Amino acid sequence: MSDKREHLQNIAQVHVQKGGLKGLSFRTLADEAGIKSSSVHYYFPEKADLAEALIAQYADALLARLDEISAKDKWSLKKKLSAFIGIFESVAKDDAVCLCGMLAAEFDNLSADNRAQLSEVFRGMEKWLASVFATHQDELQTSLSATQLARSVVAGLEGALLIDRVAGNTQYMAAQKSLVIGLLK
Amino acid sequence: MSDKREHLQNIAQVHVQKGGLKGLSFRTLADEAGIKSSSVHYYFPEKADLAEALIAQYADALLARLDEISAKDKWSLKKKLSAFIGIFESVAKDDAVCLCGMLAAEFDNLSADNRAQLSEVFRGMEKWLASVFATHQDELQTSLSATQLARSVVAGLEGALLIDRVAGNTQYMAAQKSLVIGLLK
DNA sequence: CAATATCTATCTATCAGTAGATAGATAAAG
DNA sequence: CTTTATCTATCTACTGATAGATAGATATTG
Repeated sequence: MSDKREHLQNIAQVHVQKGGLKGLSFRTLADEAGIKSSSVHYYFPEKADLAEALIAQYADALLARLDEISAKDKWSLKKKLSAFIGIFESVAKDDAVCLCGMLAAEFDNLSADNRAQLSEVFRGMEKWLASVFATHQDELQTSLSATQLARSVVAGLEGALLIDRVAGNTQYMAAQKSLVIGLLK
Repeated sequence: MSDKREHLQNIAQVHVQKGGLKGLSFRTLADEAGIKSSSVHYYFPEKADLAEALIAQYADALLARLDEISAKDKWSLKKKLSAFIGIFESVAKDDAVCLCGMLAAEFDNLSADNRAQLSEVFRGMEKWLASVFATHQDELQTSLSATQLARSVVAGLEGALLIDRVAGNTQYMAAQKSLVIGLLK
């Protein structure tokens, strides 16, 4: 058993991506980790501390994957976009939602710090995607700016995750994928 | 003082569109209505009953507005789409989220009835939008089917509402609007 | 009409369960 | 010994939900 803090975060992340931050209690988290709830408070004094760690962890993992994609400088725009969308598709496979999408829905309930942190993650995604579009502008068939395009794609993917879970399939995700591919030359 | 049940629903709807179903307690609702929480239970025995009423009310209002748009048979596709998007824009103006988008995020926490009901609302929106696209196919510039297009647009709007609230502006909504308009001839 | 019954809407009071959080004891590790 | 990690025990606040009472309106019945 390496790092218990990380272990707690991993358990928590799964829960939050399914049932939200409010849907996860210190006791549930403790039970699943095999410790007492007071011990969870040892690692995360307040719930906002747990949320902070979750957002940071999620952002780190996400940006690392985006860096991997960016590193493939021989890849076409289509390939990069497919890889990007693949991140969301793998989330859907677990009956989950993007952590940031879920927390965005719980925005009212978040601390000021968590809100700012969350905003940064969306900004990071948007910037990465916009730079990819800008780099491959010659492969694009649209009058939209790279940033506008990035925002549309991110919004569509977040929405698709939410709605597909309700419908119990992946039709919205598939449609979004088709739309994005359709923007290419 | 017309119908108290409706009054309660209206108060509840505002709360749910901002803080979610879990974020609203019977006591808060009762306080704002000037009655006791037990009296709220008189109208809505369980929370799922309240959710059911909220979804039904929201769906009715939404479909009524969609019917109004459909009735304008002289309107261009662009005009109809703008009116449709306008529905979402007016939600954003109140720092709120689509009721269905919020409940979709709370999917784990919903009763089986509420889930089925919610699924139907999305289906209704999708069908309406798809039929609009199908009707105005000559004004479209895309290889996507009407249904695929409808799903992409709905997902994008739901996602934009969520993200814009975090960012504190309406850039995602604006981007989504530009994208949709860009699909027209 | 008058008496009886029922319904509506609300209240007070309470329940069991869960929430996040804290204090202080205790064990384990180095 | 001190730090790290965990426990027990507890607190306060809040949750959804129920029971039982009541006042007043409405309906039913003899």
